[in-house]
Amino acid sequence: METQTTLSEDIDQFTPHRPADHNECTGMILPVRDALDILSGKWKLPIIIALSFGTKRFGQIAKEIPNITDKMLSKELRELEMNDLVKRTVHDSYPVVIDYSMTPYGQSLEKVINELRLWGTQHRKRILSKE
Amino acid sequence: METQTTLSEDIDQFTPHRPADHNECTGMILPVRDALDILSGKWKLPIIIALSFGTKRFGQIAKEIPNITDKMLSKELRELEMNDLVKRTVHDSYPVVIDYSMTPYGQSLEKVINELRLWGTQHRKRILSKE
DNA sequence: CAGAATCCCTCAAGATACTG
DNA sequence: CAGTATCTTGAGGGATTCTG
Repeated sequence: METQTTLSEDIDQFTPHRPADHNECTGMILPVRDALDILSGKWKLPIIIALSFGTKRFGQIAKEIPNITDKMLSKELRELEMNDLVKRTVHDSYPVVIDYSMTPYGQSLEKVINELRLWGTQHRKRILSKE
Repeated sequence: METQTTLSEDIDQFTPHRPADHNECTGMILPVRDALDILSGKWKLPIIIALSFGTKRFGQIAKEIPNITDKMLSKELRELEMNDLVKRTVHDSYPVVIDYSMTPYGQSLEKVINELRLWGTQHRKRILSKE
């Protein structure tokens, strides 16, 4: 390295600009965002977790998730059903009984949720110990 | 269980109401939400992924993330720095050079992101094959 | 280059009330 | 019980301009 000529050269050696990064980046970002779209929002995770403990009815889910409104629960359940994560079953009885359960596909989220929980638990400890 | 008396009893046998569920639920939900709060939003993941490929400067991150504005990049970097996921370094040179890198703590997100990516990739295939 | 400041707007989500 | 139908708000995010 002789004398410093331009800034960019100097910097580039420190943070080389690899065009490959951009491709790898976008290749990772899209699926991660897909996954996050499914899980994000205020209520989807609570609902998924509640149903991971077993089949439940509308009112029962509502009871287990503090502060959720009927509207939100209804809307989120519909979206989860559309994504094939949750199954809505209408039992042919009188009166009609409706319940919700996780589909096998929904259960495939288990590992993801578990990693989130593990990291979140660590993070929580870290935050609380600092303040 | 003799004859069917009330609906709720019948249903309860099918979907027993275990108060324990509620406790286990909230115990899981809080950390998962903590983790999601860190990762959600439109730009945090792209930034984290970009930096996971190495130390980068502001302008370079901006180039690798399509459509992000300076304001958003600046704001998100600040939040990530506050959460100790990203380190901002001011190099004492002339002109001053600033770069961003992942902290060890930020790198601890790797497993979480990888699970999200794996699931998201599967999900993407599934969606595309259906429509 | 690396942001800060300002203005604006959309949309997720809450409150409330109603229904088969 | 299992939802719908409206109305309203607040925060996330965009566009643009300015600066050390």
